[in-house]
Amino acid sequence: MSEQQQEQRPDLPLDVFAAFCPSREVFAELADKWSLLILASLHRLGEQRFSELQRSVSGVSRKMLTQSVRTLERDGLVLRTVHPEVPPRVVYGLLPLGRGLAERVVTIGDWVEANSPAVIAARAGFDEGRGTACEVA
Amino acid sequence: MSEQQQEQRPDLPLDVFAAFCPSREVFAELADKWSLLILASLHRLGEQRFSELQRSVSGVSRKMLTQSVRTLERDGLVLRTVHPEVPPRVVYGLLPLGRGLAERVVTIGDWVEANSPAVIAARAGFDEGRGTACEVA
DNA sequence: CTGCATCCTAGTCGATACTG
DNA sequence: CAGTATCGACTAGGATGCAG
Repeated sequence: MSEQQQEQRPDLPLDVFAAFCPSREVFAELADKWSLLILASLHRLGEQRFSELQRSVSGVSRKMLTQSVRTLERDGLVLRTVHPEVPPRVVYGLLPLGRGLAERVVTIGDWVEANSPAVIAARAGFDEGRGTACEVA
Repeated sequence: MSEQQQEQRPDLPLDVFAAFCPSREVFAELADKWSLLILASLHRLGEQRFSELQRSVSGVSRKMLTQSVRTLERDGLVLRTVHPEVPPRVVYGLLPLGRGLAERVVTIGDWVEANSPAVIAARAGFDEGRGTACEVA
């Protein structure tokens, strides 16, 4: 396995399907449930404090939230604002760059909410066709 | 339609942000890079054989491809067609349900390809502002 | 060609405790 | 309140090898 592929020429279009394209790395980093849910939550509810975010994205641990939000901040998608008060107040909000992505992520969330009954039904049918088919035939 | 596995009352909308909600499980299952890339690839290139898919989604191992594609099939998003020939020929294609999702996933991929330069630039700036104070290499 | 089974490492993730 | 640090369980996921 080679280790260096950073050599990206400007004339080559970025391609998420290419394993060694920088855009693939960006895609892979964003394509996890916590990052996507955080983006969607910030888009839906607007600026939120750390604890608010942890509540709105139900189930996320502090560690994962910290880590994901850090990555998003580093990538220029999210703005982290620290208010020098006591107790400390830290607010996270979408930057323009992040908003563009978040809008698209939200459509995925909407799709899932609208179609998960169909997905679950399909699953049931799939599993059923497996377990009993052997018996019947 | 047969009864649902999960008791879903109409007055309780599915919510991907809720840790306990069935739709969250569906969301979490789809929110990984291989599933998303496979959906996007099937949308972009149409029906593909196993090996074609492995080539178009560069970097995926046979194991992960098999596993992801199977999950997508189970969820009713992808149709797996086995042609009884020798050597065997298996073709994967999007079902209507999957196409709806894939269309939205593609917009994420497009966004990443269009904006990863900005993301990478933001990263550089972020990292610079952190550690570079002591190292100007 | 497709895909399953096995092994095995390395990273993920949660829980807990601690700091500023 | 908002993190950081550490540990440990877990599993994602790659590398074979084999079978249909």
